[in-house]
Formats: sequence, structure tokens, C-alpha cells
Amino acid sequence: MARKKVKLAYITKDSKRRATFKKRKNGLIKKVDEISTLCGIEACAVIFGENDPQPEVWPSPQGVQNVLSRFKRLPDLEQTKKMFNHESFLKQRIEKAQENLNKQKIDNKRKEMTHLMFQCLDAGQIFESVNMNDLNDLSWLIDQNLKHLERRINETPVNEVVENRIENFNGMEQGMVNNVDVDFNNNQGDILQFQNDNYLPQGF
Amino acid sequence: MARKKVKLAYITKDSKRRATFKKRKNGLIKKVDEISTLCGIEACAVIFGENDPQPEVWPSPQGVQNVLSRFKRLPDLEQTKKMFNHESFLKQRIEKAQENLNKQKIDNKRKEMTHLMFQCLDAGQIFESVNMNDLNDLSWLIDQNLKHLERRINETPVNEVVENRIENFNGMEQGMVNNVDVDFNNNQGDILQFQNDNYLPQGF
DNA sequence: AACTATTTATAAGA
DNA sequence: TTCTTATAAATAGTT
Repeated sequence: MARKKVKLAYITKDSKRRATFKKRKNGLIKKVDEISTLCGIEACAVIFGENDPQPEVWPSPQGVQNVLSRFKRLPDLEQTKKMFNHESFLKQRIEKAQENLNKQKIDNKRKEMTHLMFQCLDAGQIFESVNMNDLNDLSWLIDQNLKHLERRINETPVNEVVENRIENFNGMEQGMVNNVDVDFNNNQGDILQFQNDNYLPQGF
Repeated sequence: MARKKVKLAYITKDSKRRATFKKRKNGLIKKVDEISTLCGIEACAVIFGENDPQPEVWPSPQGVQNVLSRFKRLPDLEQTKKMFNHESFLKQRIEKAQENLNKQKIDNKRKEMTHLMFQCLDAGQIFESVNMNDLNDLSWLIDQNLKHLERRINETPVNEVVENRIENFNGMEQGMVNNVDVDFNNNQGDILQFQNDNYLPQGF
């Protein structure tokens, strides 16, 4: 996780994989230790090295045995119920990524339209290159802004109105985004890029 | 790990502890998933919540069973040999912290003495407030610097000598440090501060 | 093994 | 509870 974003996949190069394993094993054990201490709970980790029949365990072997026996004492059904399993874990990640993707897209579109709106205000006209979909979005955005301004006008003393309007618009003009990275592995994997995507979730 | 450095100790406040548990449990599971994938090894984690008889496990309950049975198949001696246990883990942390502490102290002292050296050079005299220990250190430092310069003079063409000397001294004058935080829990716990500490490890 | 530039994980705060 | 944001921590690539 540093110097470069690493793709979440088996590391082919031996030396690299061994180095990563060593570092991450220590990090993992530290984390288990921390969550146990901070939250006062029992937890254990067992990590097998690839050429080592002896796993690294945390906490002590006895501690592992305790946690495990406690685990095995549960009826099978209980063991499965409400537990994380690979599928639900991945499903959860994908859902989260999808949500973020949509959020990014909406935000992106909004910024695009805001930018367009300002272009139009500057030029005093609407360019021919603007297509019908964008015109609709633009119209919606302008409506929203007008409503927002109305609310502000109604709730703000007259002498503050003008400065607030200026502030509002300045804020909105910033931060145009042209492409967005989406990471389906929750910050750890593939990168998707999109530009000029016409998809917009309902409601925009 | 954010907004504030958290002391590695049981979190008393319920809401806080539950929030931390939730976040860290997810983080931990993600880490286990990552190391398994990246390094192509078997690993598992079992995390009991404090009021929940059902532990969170990773990977699937079956995966945990596999890892565990593999673990239990080992002879007891093998289970213990070469494994991490609480004591060695803590010992390791403390050693590391101690090393860092010494390193910081040495660095601190060096900077202090360098600063003093420049004061003396500027003033053309040695102040009375300087004690004997510091004088010894100062003398050592000056010797070191002179040796360094001699080496540079011998290995550098004559026309580069003067500029290099200037560069060297400018670099050394920067970054005076007055106090140092030392973290015995390897970035996660108590904070020790020291100032004007006269201890110096052997060799300085 | 020690060192940084970066990426992640998270503690607080909204 | 979820989302955001400022910071602390982990760690990939280097040396």
C-alpha cells in the first residue's frame, strides 16, 4: 500500500511475495493484538507460511486453542448463521463499490452541468454543441439553484443576500472532475475509468 | 488511528468501543483476505464480539475448520516451537522502541552539539554555561567533522573543496530537535517525553 | 534491515 | 447509523 497501489492478486515474484508476507503477517498480528486489547474480546489468527508447516499464531498456541474450542463448541448451524463467508463478504464489497460509483457519477455530472451553466452565463447563450439530455439536466440544475437561492433569500436578512449569492456560486464553480477511479475491491484492486458516461441513476 | 492517537488500552466508553470494534473487525478481515490472496497462503481469523456467542470468522467456517485441523494435527511441541507468543511479541516491541529511543537521543544530542558548535564559531568563544560533558561531546563532534572534511579534501578536486565544505556545514546546522516522543507500543500507546536528558548510549 | 512516498485504516465529528 | 475528514499507521518499492 505504498509507493504504488498493488493489485489484489497473487504475487508471482518470489522475493516480493516473501517480503510482503513478512510485513503483512506482522501487521496482521499487531492488529489482532490491538483489537483484543482495545475492545476486550477474544480473537485469534492462524497464518500458514507457504513452505512452513508451522503456522504463525496469535495469541499463544494455548490462546488459539481456547478460542478454537469455543468456536467448535457451537452447533454447526450457529457456526454458519450470521457469519461472514466469502460470498457475502465479496457481495458487500461490490455493493459498496457500486454505491460509490453511482455517487461519483452523480457528483461528476453535477459538476459538469455546473460548469456548463457558468459557461452559458458568461457567454449569454447556449452553445449548439449541447445535446438534449444535457439541456434537461442543465435545466434541472438551474431550477435547483434557483430554489436554493429562494430559500436563502427568505431566511436571510436583506443586507446579507448579495454576498451569500456570490459565495454560493463561487463554491459551486470549483472542482470540476473529468474522470473517476472506481475500485471494486474497496481501495485495493482494479481500476475503472469512465468519461462522458451518459448513465445517470434515477432521480438526477 | 486518526484524528487522535489512541492509547492501546481497553476502551471504557461503550459506544466508542463498539464503534471501534466494528471498524477494526472489518479492517482485520480485509487484511486476512488480502494476505491470503497476495501470498497464496492459508490463514484464518476468529473474532468474538463481547456480547455475541457467535464469532466472526474468516474465511468461511469450513475454511476456518480446515486451517484449524491443520493446526491441531501438529504435535504439541511443533505448535509451540518458533511460534509467536505474547511474551516474545511484547519483548520485540519494547526492544524496537528502545532502539528508536536511543537513536532519537543520539540524534538529538548530535543536533544540540552541532548547534552549540555553530554558536561558538559565531561568537568566537565558548560560553561559561557549557558543562564539561557537553564540552567533551563538542570536542568529539568537531573531531568527527574535521575528519570528514579531511576525507572530502583528499578525494575531491581542489576547485570543488570550498563549495562542498559550505554545503556540508549548512546541512548540519538544520533541524535542531528539542524533545522527542517515544512510543513503547510501536506507534500505538504511551508517550514519553524527555528534555535535557544527560543519558547517552555508549559510543557517542 | 532501514528509509520514504503513498496508500490505507480509522477516530472524531456531522 | 452512515458519511466525511484529518490523522495515524501500514506498507511497496528502494537502498
